[in-house]
Amino acid sequence: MQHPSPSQGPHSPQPGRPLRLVKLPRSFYLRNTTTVARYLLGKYLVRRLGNQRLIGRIVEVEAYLGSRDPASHAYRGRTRRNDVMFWVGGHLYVYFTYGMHFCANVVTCEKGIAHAVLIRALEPVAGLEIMRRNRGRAAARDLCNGPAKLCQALSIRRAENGTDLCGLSIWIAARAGRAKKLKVSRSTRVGITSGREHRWRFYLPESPFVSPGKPS
DNA sequence: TAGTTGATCGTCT
DNA sequence: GACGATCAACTAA
Repeated sequence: MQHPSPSQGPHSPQPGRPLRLVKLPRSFYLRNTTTVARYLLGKYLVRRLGNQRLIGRIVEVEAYLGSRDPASHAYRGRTRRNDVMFWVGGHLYVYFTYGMHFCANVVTCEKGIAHAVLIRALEPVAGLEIMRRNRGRAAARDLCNGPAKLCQALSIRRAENGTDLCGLSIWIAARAGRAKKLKVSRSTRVGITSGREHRWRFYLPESPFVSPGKPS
């Protein structure tokens, strides 16, 4: 199985050149979690709302490695909240935090292995008007540059927890055609205070759409 | 521009 | 009952 590699190039569709996207297969998610995290950069998160499509290019992610990662929700085993993390790769794990925010994760690996990749920031590509309405803000740069912001912009909430990314409501896609090499940076994750922190945050250093969290 | 703080509630201990 | 994979508004410099 050939997997698309990180792609670069024009982030938004050129006028007259429609953005052609190919949905990622299940096998994309069934690999090593940090590998999936890195390869998610440059891919497109597609959210279907009725006949509208909201699309954002993934520019920042963090890997969470289940039982071997104290920062992971699944570190202490399976609970009702983190159940989706134990599903087969290619599902969406949405959790509620700080009493008012939702964050979206891509579940990776085989069934029973609670690894996931948190999507931290997107570059808005399509459906910006709806995103603005959802966010109540105008600046494209502020629409999706944080894990809770992008959930708000794409209208991802509790109901989307457990969504199959190989289905028809939310999926991740690559640009059709040949992929170019991407410049990828890594750093420690944002907001992690417990234990020795790993450099499992991956981002595109040249993108102005990464979250304001400070890399180290 | 950087730092601080309040909002707000599900989840787990 | 404490805490949190956050955000936005506010203040100080």
